[in-house]
Formats: sequence, C-alpha cells, structure tokens
Amino acid sequence: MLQLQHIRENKNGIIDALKKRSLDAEPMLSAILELDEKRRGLQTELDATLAESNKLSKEIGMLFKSGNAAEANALKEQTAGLKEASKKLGEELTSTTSALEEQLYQVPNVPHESVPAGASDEDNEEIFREGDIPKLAEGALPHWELAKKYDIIDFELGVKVTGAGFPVYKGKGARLQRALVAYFLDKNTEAGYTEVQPPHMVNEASGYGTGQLPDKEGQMYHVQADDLYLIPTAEVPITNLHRGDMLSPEDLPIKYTGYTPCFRREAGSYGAHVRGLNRLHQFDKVELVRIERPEASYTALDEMTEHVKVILRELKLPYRILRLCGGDLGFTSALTYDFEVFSTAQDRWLEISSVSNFETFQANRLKLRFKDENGKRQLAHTLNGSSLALPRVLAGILENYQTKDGIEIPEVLIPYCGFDRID
RNA sequence: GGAGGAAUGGCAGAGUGGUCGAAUGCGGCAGUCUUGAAAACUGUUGAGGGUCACACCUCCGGGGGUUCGAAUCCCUCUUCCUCCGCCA
Repeated sequence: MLQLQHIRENKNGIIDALKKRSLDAEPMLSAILELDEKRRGLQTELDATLAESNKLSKEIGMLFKSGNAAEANALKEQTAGLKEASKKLGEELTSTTSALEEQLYQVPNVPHESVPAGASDEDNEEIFREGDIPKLAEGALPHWELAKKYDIIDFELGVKVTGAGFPVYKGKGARLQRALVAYFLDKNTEAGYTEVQPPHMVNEASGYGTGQLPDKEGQMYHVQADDLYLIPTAEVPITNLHRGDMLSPEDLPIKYTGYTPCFRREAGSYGAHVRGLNRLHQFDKVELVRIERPEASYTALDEMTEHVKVILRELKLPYRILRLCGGDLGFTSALTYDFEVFSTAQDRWLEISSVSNFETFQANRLKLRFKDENGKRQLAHTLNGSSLALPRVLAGILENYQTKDGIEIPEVLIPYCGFDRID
C-alpha cells in the first residue's frame, strides 16, 4: 500500500511512473485524495465535537463532586446533541476511511526508475546470461518422461491421493529434492541468513500484511473451518514475523531464509506449459527475506541477486536474469529480477527465482518500522527472493544432466545425495 | 474436549465509574558528582492522528454495548496460565 502522504506530495510523479504498468492511475489517485480530504475534514469535526463533550463531562463530574447535582443534571441535557452528532460523524468517518482504504489497496507499487515500460513478459529486459546450454543427444526427454523412466516422480499417484498438481517424489527423486533443500539452506546460512521454520498456514491479518489479500484471495487455499490460509510462499509468514514492529537501527538488516512447501490454487492455464513440474499446486521452495533501511535496500537487492547467481553457477545450470517490465511486475514490487534456467529438453526458459524489492509497500501495510538515530520513525524496506523454487530446479537438472542411460548429479549435490547418478 | 483464572506503557506491577494516558519499581535517555566508570542524586521517557508550532482527538488484548463520563460495569471474540481428559 502506498503512503498517503507520498500520494499527496507526488501525485503526478506516481501517475507517470505507473504508466510503465500500462495503468492510468489518475482517476484512482484523484478519488483517493478526495476521500482523504473528506476523511480529514470529518476527523477534525469529530475531534471538536468530542472535545466539547469531554469538557462538559468533566464539568459534570466536578459539579457532582461538589454536591451540585441540580446544575450537573442541567448540563447533562446539553450533551445529548453532542452525542448524537459525534455518533453520526463517527459513522461517516468509518465509512469514508474504509472507502479510502479500499481504493488505496487497488493501487500497485510504483516501479523503480530502472523498470522498463511494457505490457507483458515479452518486454522484459534480459540483463545477464551465463552458462553453456548443453547439446543433448538425440532423443533427449523432458523431465516428466525422465521421471517416469527412472521412477523418481509419480504424478498419477499424486492424482489418486490428492489431485492433479500434487506429485509424489520417490526414491532418488525424493532424496535429490531433500538434497537441494539442504544445499540451499546451507548456502543461505553461510551468507548470513538466519534459518527459520515458519507456520505453513497464516491468518487473515498476515495475508493483508504482505499483500496477498484482498486482491489475490483466489490464489490461496482457504481453510474455512478455522479461517486460515495455506501459504503460497514462505514470504508471507516470514515477513509477517515483524508485522507491527518498531525496530532499532542495530536490528537492521534482518536476513532470514526458510524452507516451506508452498500451496497455490493457480486456477486457469492448463496445457503443455504446465506439464510435469512446471506448475503445481504444492511445491517446495527455499526463500530469502530481508528487512532493510531504505537507503540500503537496493544494495541488498544486488546482494541477493549475486547470491542466487552463485548457486546457479555451482549447479552449472544455464540461466539468464530478466528485469521485469512494468506490465509483468508484481502488484507489490518496485523492482523484480527473474531468474530463468534453460530447459534444453523443453527448449524453453523456466522461471526458478524471483528477487524483489518492495520498498515500503509491504511495510506500510505491515506497520513495520524502525526508529532511526534521530529518533525519527521510518518505514523499513522489505525484500524477498526465492532460492530457489525446487520443482523447476529439479526439472532443469533432470533435463540438462541427462545422458543416454542415466542422469548425472551436479557435483555440489553429491555429498547431499549420497549418490552421483540416477539410473 | 471439560472446569477455573488472567490480559494495563520496553519489562514488572497498582488502579473496580469522574482532571487516569494511567501510581510505583526496573530498564532507557540527559545531567550533577568523578581523571574515567560504578554508585548516588536530579530531570526525562508509550503510540497514532492533527498543527508551521500549539490546541485538540484516539488508544489500558480485539470488537460491540451501558453511561453526561469506562482501564474500571455488561456482551462477545482472541490469546495466555492452572487442573482434568485425549494425543504425535
């Protein structure tokens, strides 16, 4: 959520920046400012009424104390009108405030100046590429065929037990996945991230805090009996660990890493591009979350990007980095870099990581602040990144490391796996 | 799941209808003293809105109610504690 004060002061700048998202924000922002003005007027009016009423109450109290009941009762009658007025003003204020918030929730984050304008993923800007694309032998298979051939992932079994999009990992497939989780967590903790194991379900307030609610309600599984949501990413519970906090300068930066399953309803889109591990309802992910001072957040974003690069380099997977254009940028993000691994057998790029700076957009909803050296309260910046989304890394490894009669294991994973090939 | 109890400022802990945003202690900050530190003493110290700055308004777990007036009374929800039951 954007800060009202920021909108008041930079309306035109925000409108210009949001054009990169192909969004004409003018009507929205005008409506917001109008509601804001109305809200503040009502607040002032209500305050004055309450002040008057408080004053009378105090006088009544003192009159009673001094035994002057008759005069006190006379004053009581004066309060009736004030009470009526403040009730009415209060109701108006409440409805105006919620109308204002509703509008405010509709406005996406302002893109960073480096974000290119664009309508769709075709306008994303490739900024880095590394690793050789392997030349596979004739008859190279996509990962869902490999999974079957070596009996390491069973999609049909998952359908039987739960439904489509809930695969069962078996034998060396399960072990490889566990190895990846352990390897990522080790790399992240070595880089100074504190490992956390958060809850896999969150309450409504947490959903609002990181921006999944109210807009993307349908993306999350909702456990109605208890009004809880299955997390779509560890970002939600981990960032919410600090919801409402007032941090000290020495607390920052805060760096977390966590492994969780992620649950996404992902209604829509079926077909070749979502085959196998490409898109699932449940998948594993190791996440990075950082809370930073505003002036440090872009350096932090670069650090996270470098960190993910190192991991992909060690896995020897060919990858590229995209700077997302305005049209493809997530609602809450100011700047996002997507990492994509090239899947040779599918002949396409697979998104395996997304690293974003939300600036104060989440912090504003979360009321996540710190008190700086001058005692001034400021919103912190929040960032997160995947490191990494497991199924697609797995897909990339299976496809790029396949040989005629087996799948090699990347060298760095062998100690974690306890075997060096799947056959 | 059943029966009781509790929730107050960074922490501990008073406050059961009227200048209570809240005693007191600890902690924090500033100062005095000291070569320095500690101790002692003095002052100061919650948050949000609002204002150029004041004024003023709101907040005693959340929501609602009674009252001229609520931390205090009523309803409700949540969380925590104790006992019983069940349980990986």
